Amino acid sequence: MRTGHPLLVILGPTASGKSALAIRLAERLAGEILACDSTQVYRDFDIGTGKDIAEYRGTSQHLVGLIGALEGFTAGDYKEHARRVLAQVTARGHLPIVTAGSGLYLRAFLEGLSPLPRRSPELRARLVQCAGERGGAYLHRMLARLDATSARAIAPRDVPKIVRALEVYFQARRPRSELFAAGRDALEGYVVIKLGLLPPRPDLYRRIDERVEQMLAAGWLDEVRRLLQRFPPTAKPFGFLGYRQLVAHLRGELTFTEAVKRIKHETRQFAKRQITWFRKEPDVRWFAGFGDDPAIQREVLAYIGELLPAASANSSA
RNA sequence: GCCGGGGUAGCUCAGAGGUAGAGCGCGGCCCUGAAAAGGCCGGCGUCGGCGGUUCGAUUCCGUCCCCCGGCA
Repeated sequence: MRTGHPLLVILGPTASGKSALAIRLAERLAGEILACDSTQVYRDFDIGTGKDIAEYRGTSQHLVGLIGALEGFTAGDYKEHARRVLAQVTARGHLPIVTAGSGLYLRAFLEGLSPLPRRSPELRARLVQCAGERGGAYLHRMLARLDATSARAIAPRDVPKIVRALEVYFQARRPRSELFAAGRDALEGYVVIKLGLLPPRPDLYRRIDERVEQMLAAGWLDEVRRLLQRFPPTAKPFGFLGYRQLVAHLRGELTFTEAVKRIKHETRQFAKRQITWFRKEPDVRWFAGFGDDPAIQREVLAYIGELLPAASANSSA
């Protein structure tokens, strides 16, 4: 039996109501919220990343708006930031509640990463140029020569993963697969309670459509217009789901109707991928509904009450 | 009503006398520092209905129904 401070993790696809549930739990259990979201770490890109949708009231939310549009950010960076904030929240005697939509970031945070070389923009630029000149399959053949194990695990057309594997090899002079053997730096000192939100698929898809409409009604398109005056269109957050389509619309490449249609559609596909990723996450207690549903909230509180008698005892508010 | 074009997967469409395919969609899945990224797998079907010819018809013939143009 592992011991340590309790750490709540709420995971689930986009629009499943993670924030609403987190806020409710934070109010009841003296918690602080830590976002685990690869897009919310960016400043200024607020409406489309869902930052402005939830009503946080007095609850404090961390790991949101950390960096500027022109900065890079990785799963490793997230792990470092998140663990630092986690320690602070715990030191304050509050219950940390993580809302997780980015599977890779959550894994880096909880399970850690193997000690691999970090990203190298220069090296990448060269590799990508190489791929452009000699064709994508060229890089895969190169990887097969240098790190056969990784080459077998990565599809020849999966360029981003091939590039990463080569980037690791050229910096470490050792194949990625060997470096993995060192293991991961898992989070220690916490008892992790994972709550999964999984509403019925048709309901979730309907909710996604509604949420996109809400974001647009909140002035999303204007936000994009303003951001385009401040940052070059190549800035990473303009590539996020939704921002990508709205930028295309503002450039005259898509009608507004078509852009909205694509945003809804691609968001549904994204939610499906999130579900696939989270399904194999170990030790998750699943709830078949939305996090803003009072019935689900009661179920969750009851479940937590069993696991944390102390927490429920002083949460009679 | 007449002439022409067309009815094949959820959608757009290709195809051929031996019970059918593509793209998208949809579903399943993968993932160790750009992950809201990227990739892999799966055809999910009364080939409009009914007759006929044929060993065999979704394909050929007849007929009916429906859609789109044009002429009335």
